[in-house]
Amino acid sequence: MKPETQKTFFSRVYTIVRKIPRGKVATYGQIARAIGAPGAARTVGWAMRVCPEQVPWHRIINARGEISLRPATGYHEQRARLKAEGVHINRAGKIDLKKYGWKQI
DNA sequence: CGAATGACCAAGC
DNA sequence: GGCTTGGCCATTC
Repeated sequence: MKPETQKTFFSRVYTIVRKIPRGKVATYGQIARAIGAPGAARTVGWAMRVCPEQVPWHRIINARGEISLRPATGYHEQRARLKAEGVHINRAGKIDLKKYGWKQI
């Protein structure tokens, strides 16, 4: 494997995620592409599972604009945090990516 | 090293 | 809108 991958694939993910401004959200695939690993969206999810405190993990959602967590793993907390930042979630549990999506990539 | 795992994604019905 | 299928990828066992 490459030294870069070896160093910590996760640290790259965290670096990108920390750049997401308050009130904005990004998708797993978006993060994956940002670190030069398109297709590694699943791995990004894995990284979020062990994320440090400084990482705004709650701003990461799936490509459909929905919270990918299950009620038992932290869905409620994520929804509450997003709401606190002004991100509106409709009745179907979806977020308008065109409005809240992070277009910095 | 092979097989399983998971906060994914796109396409089809 | 909701479910299924096949494909991706790093990490873990």
